[in-house]
Amino acid sequence: MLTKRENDILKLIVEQYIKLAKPVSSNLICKRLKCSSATVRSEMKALEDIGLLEKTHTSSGRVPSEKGYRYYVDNLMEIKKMKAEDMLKLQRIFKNQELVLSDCISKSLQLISDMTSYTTVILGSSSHDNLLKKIEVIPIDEVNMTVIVVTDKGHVEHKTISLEDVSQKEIEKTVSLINNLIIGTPIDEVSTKLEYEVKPIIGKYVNQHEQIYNAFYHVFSDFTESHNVNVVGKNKFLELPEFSDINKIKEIYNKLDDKEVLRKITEKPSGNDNNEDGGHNIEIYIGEENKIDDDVTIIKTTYKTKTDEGTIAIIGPKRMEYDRVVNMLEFIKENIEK
Amino acid sequence: MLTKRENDILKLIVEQYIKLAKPVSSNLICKRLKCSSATVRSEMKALEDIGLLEKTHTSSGRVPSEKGYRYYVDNLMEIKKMKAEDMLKLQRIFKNQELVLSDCISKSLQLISDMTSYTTVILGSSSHDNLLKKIEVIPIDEVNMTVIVVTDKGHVEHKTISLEDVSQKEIEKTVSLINNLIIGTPIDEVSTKLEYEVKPIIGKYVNQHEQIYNAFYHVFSDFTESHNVNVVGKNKFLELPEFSDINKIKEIYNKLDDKEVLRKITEKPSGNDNNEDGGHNIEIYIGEENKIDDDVTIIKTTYKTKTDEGTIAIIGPKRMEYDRVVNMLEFIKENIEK
DNA sequence: ATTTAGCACTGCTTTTTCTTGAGTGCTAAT
DNA sequence: ATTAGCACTCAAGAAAAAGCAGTGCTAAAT
Repeated sequence: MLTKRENDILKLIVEQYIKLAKPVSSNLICKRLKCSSATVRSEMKALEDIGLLEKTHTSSGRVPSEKGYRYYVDNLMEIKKMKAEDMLKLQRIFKNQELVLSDCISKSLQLISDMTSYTTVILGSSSHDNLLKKIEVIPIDEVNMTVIVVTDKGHVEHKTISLEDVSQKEIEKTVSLINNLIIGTPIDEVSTKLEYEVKPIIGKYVNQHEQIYNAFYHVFSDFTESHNVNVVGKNKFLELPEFSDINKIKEIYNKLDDKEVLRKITEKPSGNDNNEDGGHNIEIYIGEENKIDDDVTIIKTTYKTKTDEGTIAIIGPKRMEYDRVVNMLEFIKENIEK
Repeated sequence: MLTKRENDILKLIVEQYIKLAKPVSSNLICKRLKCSSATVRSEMKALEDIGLLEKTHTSSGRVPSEKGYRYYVDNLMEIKKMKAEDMLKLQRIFKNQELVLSDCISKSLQLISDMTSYTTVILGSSSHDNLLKKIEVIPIDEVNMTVIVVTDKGHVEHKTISLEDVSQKEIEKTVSLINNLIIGTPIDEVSTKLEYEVKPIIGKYVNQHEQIYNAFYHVFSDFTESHNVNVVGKNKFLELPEFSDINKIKEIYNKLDDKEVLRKITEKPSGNDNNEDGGHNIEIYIGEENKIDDDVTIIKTTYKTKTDEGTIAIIGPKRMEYDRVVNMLEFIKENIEK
């Protein structure tokens, strides 16, 4: 357990470093505390010995370590209410009757990205939570038609396919066949079901079954691939001094472009379960705690409504404005869920 | 008109600079030409005087000026056939029967971006070329439904909307009404048509017309906004030495993220009409010649098929491998059009 | 037993100087 | 017209020097 003053000093250092991204000196701290810089220095030494602070070189000021941020987040941080102005902007999005939930979410995370200068990520429900609701085929011309697949959560996937020498009748037959057999199937199981349950039957009723079957098969395999992930404000990384190295940017961007990697955000890491913020289900993963990149912090939460669920996350530097971001996420989560 | 040797030298310099991005010295050139470096130097001086070459400082080697690139492209460049291996990869995409045209295009431009390390852009036909083909409404639950809009070119836009206390019947009536009244309308005129032709009529037949009308109106205004633009391989810029400055990257990325800006690629600049490559409709805009950014070259072409048309462009540094890229674009264009 | 002033020390940052080398431009000889 | 030769330029790198922000430790003060 730390003393009151150690807590104060740690808090000041973390907050100062978050602001300026420069090692914090004993001088700066002692001005805000009524004691001398020498005292602060010996305290800082102690905090370094426990591993909460670090130096960049022998005679530099102090920088929070990952453990330091963790301690700050768990014990020192006071959630900061956002500016009334910002709150208003967000509220306006959710109050807008014309916007459906998914639009509210993407618009508000766009706004948050702008307000905070961090990158935001929206991860919709993964495909196995979506059940097939309906298949629709709309002919475009003699050979081309658009296949539309809708899930019970209102997600839509579409694809234009070409079928030569296949009669309209046959297609309609196939569609109604598929609709009958596989509606209600989780999307990621559709491919298997098509193969083992529909394929054997389709041959009996439909003449050019091979071609038609293949076309549909591909529409569904596409659906599963597309992961319903949305990254907003990647450019914000270019503003941060800790990412001024172009190679670091490249590394991050490659990860942010890879939906497989991003999916990891949703995974609950085992063991370490103290990254939840008091009862609000906001989770914080600092540096090595997250599975994406050691140089970023990820703050995330999940939402659940009657019709849908998903994860929203904010990715920024380790010296993220934790207090603001947590508050914003709480706010958004609440608004989504009602 | 330049002498034979001046042409040779210019060509060598441009090609060398494209390869290494370092000022080219007289020594390097004279090794490949049977003459001394002194001779090359005086020729280089002459080329600089006409404005085809530049120096980075008094005693540096030469770098092509924009005018130099232009001259190279117009007079010196020999189109380079691509490697058989690359050609094969591309052909495989177009021969794949399971892929519809738009997939072929995006997949092949993805491939080109990887092969060349440049960024590619696909600009689909703009919305006024698309005619409304069909509107479909699929109920999700009591309040939510998904509206799907399909155009005659097979483009699909969808949106989930919420309508409280509106009967299924009323909605169906509205949909068939709209379908009857505005099918065949260019997408970007739909909004106006809805306002002046549908709105007056809808009130007569539908009870909660206000709410339903608004919902549909918003679906269409969204459609017009989304510009059908696809940028592939933005990260490639991070590899180029001329874009090693993070601020330059920021500038470029902001432009590439702005669909309004990207639309300018399709605009035909007035006056200057000699940027077409011999009869192939490949257009080249070097540095200041393009409207996006002075530090890039844009090579583009348009394609036109029975069902669709659009523009594909490759964006890279001014020292782009013009010969390869032009060849690739020709190849793609041909393949798309047949 | 803390706290603080004082001072030596460390190492980053900036500036300065020097050196090196790749490259040019010019001139005079071929 | 071409070329060898040479003086000159400038960028880039290395090395040295100066400045300075900041620490750690010790001894005195509270």
